[in-house]
Amino acid sequence: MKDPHSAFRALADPTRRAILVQLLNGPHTIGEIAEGFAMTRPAVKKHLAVLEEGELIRVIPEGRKRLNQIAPAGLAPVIGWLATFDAFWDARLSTLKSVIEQEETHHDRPRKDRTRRD
Amino acid sequence: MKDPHSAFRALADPTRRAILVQLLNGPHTIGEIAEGFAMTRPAVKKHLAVLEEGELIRVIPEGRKRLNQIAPAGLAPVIGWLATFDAFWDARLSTLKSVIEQEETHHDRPRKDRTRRD
DNA sequence: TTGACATGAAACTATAAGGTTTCATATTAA
DNA sequence: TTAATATGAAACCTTATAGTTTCATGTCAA
Repeated sequence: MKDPHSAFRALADPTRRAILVQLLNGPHTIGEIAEGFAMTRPAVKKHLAVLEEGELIRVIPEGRKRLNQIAPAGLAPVIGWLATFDAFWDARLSTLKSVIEQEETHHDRPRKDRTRRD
Repeated sequence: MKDPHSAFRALADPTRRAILVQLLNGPHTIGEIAEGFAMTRPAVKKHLAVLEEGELIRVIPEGRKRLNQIAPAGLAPVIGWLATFDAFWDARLSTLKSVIEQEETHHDRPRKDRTRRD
C-alpha cells in the first residue's frame, strides 16, 4: 500500500477538506474554487498543489482552464492505514456496515453496474 | 458528528501515527514511547498532547506514571468525514465489505490478544 | 526522609506552512 | 493582432509546528 503520509498531510487542513467536498459536485477551475474562500487564488493554488501531491485530485488541462477533479481513490491509503486499527474496526463495525448498506440502498437506482460483478 | 479537525490534524504527523500504532500493543508510558523515537521526551510529550487533543489517546495516571492508552473511538469523526465521499465508497465498497466480513469471521474465534484487555 | 525516578512545563530556535502582492505566460475572442 | 481571461510562479511576510535544553514537581523505595 502506498505511503499515506502525503494524503494525511493534505487532509490536515480544513480549507483542503472543504475543497474536496466542493469537488464532489464535479470538476472546478481554480477560479471557481477560490470564489468560495476568503483567500486569494495563489493561496488556493497552494492548497490544490498539496491535494495533488496527496493524489486526492487530478488536474485536467482544458484550453486555458485547468479542471481540478477529485480522485477519491487517493483516499485508499488513508483507509488502509486506518484499517490497521482493528480495535477501531471492532468498535465501529456496525456503524460501518450500516453506512455501507445505506450506500447500497442508494445504488438501487439505475446506474452503471459496479458491485454486482463480484 | 464531532468536528474531525483535531483528529485529522493529529494524524498528519508521521511520529504521531507511529505512536498510535505502537499503542496498539497496549498502554505505554511516555518514557517507553520516547525510547522508540530519535527525539527527546518533551518532543514526544507534545505529540501526545496533540493526540490527546484529538481524542485519539487517553492518559491514565498510575502512581508516578502516566499510561497513554489508545482511544480508537476518536477515529470515528475521521471515518465519518471520509464517508461523505460516496464516490470513494462506491469505488471501495467491495474492498471494504470484504475487510469487514473478514473481521466478523475473526470475531468468532480467539485471536492474538492485543487490545483485548478491558 | 532522602535520593532516584517519571513526568511536566517553560523558554527558546529553526523550519514549515499558509497567506499576500506582483509579475509572467498561455489561450480565447473580437 | 490585440485585449481580456485563466492560470502559474516568484518573492516575501507571519505564525505554527517540531524540536531542543533546562528546571520544577510529584511519587516510590530504601
